[in-house]
Amino acid sequence: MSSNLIIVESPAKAKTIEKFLGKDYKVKSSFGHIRNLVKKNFGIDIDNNYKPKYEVLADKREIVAELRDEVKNSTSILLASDEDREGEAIAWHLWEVLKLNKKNTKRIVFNEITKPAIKKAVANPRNINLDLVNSQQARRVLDRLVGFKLSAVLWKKVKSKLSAGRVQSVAVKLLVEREREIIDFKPVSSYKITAIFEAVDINGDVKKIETELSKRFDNEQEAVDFINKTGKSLHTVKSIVKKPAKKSPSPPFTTSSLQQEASRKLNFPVLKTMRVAQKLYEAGKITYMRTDSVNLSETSQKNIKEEILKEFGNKYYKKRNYKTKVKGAQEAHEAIRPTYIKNKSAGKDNDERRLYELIRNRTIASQMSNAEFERTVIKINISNNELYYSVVGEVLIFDGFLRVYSYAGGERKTVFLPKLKVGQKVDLEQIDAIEKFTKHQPRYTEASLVRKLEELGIGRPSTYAPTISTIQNRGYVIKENREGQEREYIHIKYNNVKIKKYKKKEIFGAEKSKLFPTDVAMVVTDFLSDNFNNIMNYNFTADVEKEFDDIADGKLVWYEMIDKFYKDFHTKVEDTIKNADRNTGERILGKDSKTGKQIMVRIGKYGPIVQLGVPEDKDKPIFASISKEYHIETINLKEALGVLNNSSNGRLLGKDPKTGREIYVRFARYGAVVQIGKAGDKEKPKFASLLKGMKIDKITLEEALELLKLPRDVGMYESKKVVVAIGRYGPYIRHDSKFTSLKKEDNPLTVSLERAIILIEQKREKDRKNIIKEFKEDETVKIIKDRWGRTCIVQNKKYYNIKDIKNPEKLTLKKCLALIEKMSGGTNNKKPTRKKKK
DNA sequence: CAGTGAGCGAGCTTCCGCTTGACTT
Repeated sequence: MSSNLIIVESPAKAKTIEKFLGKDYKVKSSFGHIRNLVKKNFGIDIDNNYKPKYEVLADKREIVAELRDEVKNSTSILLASDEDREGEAIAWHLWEVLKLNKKNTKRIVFNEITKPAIKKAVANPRNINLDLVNSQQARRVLDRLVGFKLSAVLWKKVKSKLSAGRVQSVAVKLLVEREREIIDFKPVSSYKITAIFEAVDINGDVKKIETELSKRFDNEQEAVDFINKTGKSLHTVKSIVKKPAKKSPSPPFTTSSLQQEASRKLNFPVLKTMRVAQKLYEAGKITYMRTDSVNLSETSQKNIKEEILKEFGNKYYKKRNYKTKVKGAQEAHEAIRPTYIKNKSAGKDNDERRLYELIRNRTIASQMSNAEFERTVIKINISNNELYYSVVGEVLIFDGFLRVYSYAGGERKTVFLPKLKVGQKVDLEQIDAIEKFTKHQPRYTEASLVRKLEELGIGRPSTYAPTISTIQNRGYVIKENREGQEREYIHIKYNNVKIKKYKKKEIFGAEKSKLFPTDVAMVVTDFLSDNFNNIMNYNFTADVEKEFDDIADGKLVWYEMIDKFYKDFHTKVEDTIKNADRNTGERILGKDSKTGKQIMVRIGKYGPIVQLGVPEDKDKPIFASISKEYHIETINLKEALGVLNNSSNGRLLGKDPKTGREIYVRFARYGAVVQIGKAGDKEKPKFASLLKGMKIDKITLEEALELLKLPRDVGMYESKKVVVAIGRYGPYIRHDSKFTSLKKEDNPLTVSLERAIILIEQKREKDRKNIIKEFKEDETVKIIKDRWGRTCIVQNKKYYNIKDIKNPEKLTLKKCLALIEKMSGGTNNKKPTRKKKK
């Protein structure tokens, strides 16, 4: 009989540990936090030393009940949540909720999941550290107060349903500040001078070298003057300097650096990286993927060493210990590494295999020797000018860690230079002066924003990906591509005889999967910065973290720290609600020359709008949504007029030849639509979303008419209608009340019945493969593999997960119905009960 | 999914961190 209970945070961890400890120990998981602050009144009794009021999370009730049973059957309980602030708090919440007592309950910690480490932890139990728990409570209470109070201010002063918080508001501010820098950026051009020389090397062979001048010129005239002055000058080798250079590997992965590299090398968004890593973790292939530690355990370092020696030899090995430089790191885990470094490949699909390989290579590289280069700089003298040309050659002498891992910036180019002598004459063959423009700072990607937040010590590994999602879901940020623009630049060529000038074109400023702040983000950031500058300060988190540390060290009482913060904060909140103007980013652009009415832009109830006229006008004002191509801050009167003409009632495309009703195209709440008729018409207007790539100001009447034909009957199949339409998730086929998505290459306006049937059959084939068992007696019940590969019973479109059942193909109908009965009861209880209101 | 936008007001929204399910067209 097992009589010892160990509770950890993660079920995957529980499984591993149970194997190490034998049958006297049962290892269970709490699945993270089990309690949270209630929502009512902030869940905090502000007048009573900020006493928190907790409730068991709705989806943890079952787990808590289960743990309660286990506790009853155990003689000793070991709380083994992570060794950090949050982990200590989880242990304490378990203690409180499970009504544990000092007699049989201890706290243990380990940061390596190996048999000796766990045995050692079990042998050295301690008590819960209440100071550490209190520092977590302070963190939690502060975040709740800041988050809920600030959000409520925004609802009143900007727009309903907005949100603000210690982490997200700063993340948005980073994007807004960068965007403004970019908007204000004025590219400056200069002239880069390059020259090609012919030189006789020490073997007597003639070689070419491409060099660059030590200075760029501010304008075309200076560049031309320089060429005129030095085109016929004597050029000689001024110096040749050789220097060894080296490059060290990067530390093994943390959550943040894994997200960077998966984004850069595999093109994964951060959420995908975490999802794929989670799969590898659950399968036991990698260590925990939410960590800020770059530490490798002794054991794993030993294994990595063996692997390197075996695969590459002694020359490639170098023992390295890494230290985190990140502010506020808590290091409850190891770095992310393969559990068994010997496994060269792991994972069930391509994404998992690629991510595993990336993790493995990075881990191995982190214990390998430096890459070594030889760098040579040759400088060329100009007889009648103090400027000089130079060229850098680089040759890889020893690849070291580069054998398995290329570092940021991609492959280093090998440049060989001819062997020359100092003082020798070289012959000028060609000079090019090319106009170059300065570039603005890059926009953030998901991954680079995470890196910046980590650098500032804001947010935690478990929240980086969710934070990036939140700011997108709240409408503060959109991730998108932007096409580049064309511009002209000047290229002056001198071929040792005469100068020629060319005008050339280049594309610049193209963006791929970048984060763009919306108008709402700009208005909210300004509002919060004006009124709550301390919280918007990039150092706010780092400063409060210092105080949390003091609480953990027993040097500060947590509610006194909160009180000191809250007194000022609360006053400021009240003051802002009372005195601050509504901030909707309102900007008056000018007057409409036709009607004489005022035109302005601002944030409306549903997003940015242009407004013609003010409410006091007799005639109602006209409103028009602003598309993402324009910004409230930069749109001008002419563009606003364009938006008004294109919207409100929409841009009139023409009349429907069939019905004679007018057809408009405009922006609606969820994107661009074409519309037949108006709201006031007797006949109701009909709408159709625009296809991807269609632009409101480009679409023609013909295209609009085509769109309005959707949903489109394409014919009959098996005596049932086949209908094509565009839905929330893109174009689809509906047949026999089943949905099939169209492929990228299919056009819903033209797709044929034949093609539709092929797609329907493909879908059926795929579904058929997933059917495990059907019942003749009752065709509504099936056992299938669902979209995510889990075994389920399905009845009336409801799915009942039975992944824990072995041999599902042997289930009888009776048994299935019993399972459905049981589970529908279970799932209904799980859902949080909602108050019904009339 | 839906075709709004003033202002009024009811009733809603919202935070950060720790975990994994559940999930639909």
